[in-house]
Amino acid sequence: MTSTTDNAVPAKRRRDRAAREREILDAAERIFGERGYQGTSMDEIAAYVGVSKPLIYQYYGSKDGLFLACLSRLRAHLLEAVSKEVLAAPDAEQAMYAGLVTWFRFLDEHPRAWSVIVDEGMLTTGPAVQAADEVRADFVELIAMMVRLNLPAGRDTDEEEVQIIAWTISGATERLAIWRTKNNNSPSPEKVARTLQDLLWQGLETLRKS
Amino acid sequence: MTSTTDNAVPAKRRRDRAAREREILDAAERIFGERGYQGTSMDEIAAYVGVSKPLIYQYYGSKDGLFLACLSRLRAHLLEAVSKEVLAAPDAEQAMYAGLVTWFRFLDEHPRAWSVIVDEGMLTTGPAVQAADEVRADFVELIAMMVRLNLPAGRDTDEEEVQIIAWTISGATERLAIWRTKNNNSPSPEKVARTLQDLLWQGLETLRKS
DNA sequence: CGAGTAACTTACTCCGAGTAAGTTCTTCCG
DNA sequence: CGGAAGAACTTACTCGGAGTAAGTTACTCG
Repeated sequence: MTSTTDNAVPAKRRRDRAAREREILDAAERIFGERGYQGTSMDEIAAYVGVSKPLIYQYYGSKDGLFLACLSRLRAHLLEAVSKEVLAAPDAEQAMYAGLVTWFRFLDEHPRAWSVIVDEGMLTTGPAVQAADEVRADFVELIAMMVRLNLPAGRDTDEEEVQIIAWTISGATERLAIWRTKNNNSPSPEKVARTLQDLLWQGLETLRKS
Repeated sequence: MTSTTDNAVPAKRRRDRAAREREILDAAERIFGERGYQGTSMDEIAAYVGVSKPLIYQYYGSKDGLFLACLSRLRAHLLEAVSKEVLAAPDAEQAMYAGLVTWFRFLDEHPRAWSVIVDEGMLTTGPAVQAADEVRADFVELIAMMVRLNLPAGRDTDEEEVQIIAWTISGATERLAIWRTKNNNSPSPEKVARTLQDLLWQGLETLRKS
């Protein structure tokens, strides 16, 4: 009779696979977020969940696999938050600003999530790199789409240029986010977004009619 | 008499510390560049140099330390190449273009060096992160300097804005470089540099007189 | 030639990723 | 109800690589 209720949390019994996977993923997200990829051991996550290590391997295959699962989920949330604001904006200029602000705010408000995303570079071996790139590419695609929308409809768009611009913005925002966290989240999301907007918008206008 | 000459390479005898350190660093650069941080073991580097592992630890302290030493040296070369071109340019606009082109060309021509720089993210634990940031900050300082030079002399420059712009450019160029290598070094350095120049220059002009 | 020291080695420890080979639960069919 | 089938889960390892304690050799200078 150590448990508070009988029906709510059945002590620590077996769960079905889906539920256990979620539990493990939550724990992994938390611990990776606190200690980083290197600093976290699989034993630690297993102990935290109250489960043995091989179970995690059965469900996620490897440490990289588990980390990647965290990363995908976090990036999906971030992408969702940003694209929601972007799509809600009345015009392209405001969409860009809204997207930028949301990006920086989200990372301020989810510092643990952020550490995981920053640690993305940890995945250097095996197929995990590929998968991590695909996760990032989703973001680049969103940006590229915005850039394309902003170009004149009739003319051929130079797809290479679009890609360059999209990767520029992706790289810039990631690096700025890292810099901000080392700087006590300063300058504010609004200030960074505004400066970036001022810096880039003119250029986009120019490219539009070149 | 297995060696080709007697005087050139004195078989495999002791060297003084400085020489050995260089030898180790060269080997580390090569092997890290080929196999990445994770994929490289200290034993492997030791074997390659023909020396025992504890010697490396005596000279470089840790795997992170050794990697960091490689990183610093490589980044210093890169910084030197870029700043040389920047300083040689007749005006700010051409300086920016020259700097960008040089950056991308250098990385095309030194793919192994580049892998090491990309793997920078591997350093997440301990004091190595700090040191790695300082190495990167050198670059950001060069960019910030250029941005400042381009602003009107009399007025207060908004130092926060300068920092934001500098980190933007740093982040963008790094991410673009990674993207290009996964894309068979395409688009060309010139094209990327030109697009980036077109994108950013207008914005810099605008900020100049705001 | 012998002390002193710099260069270097052997032979470990320890920790963490990953695994082989089971052992319990739980369900569902007769 | 009984008992097979399979899912959930564990114990008890291996193996490799980072890092180290305690020396051993070679060079150098008085």
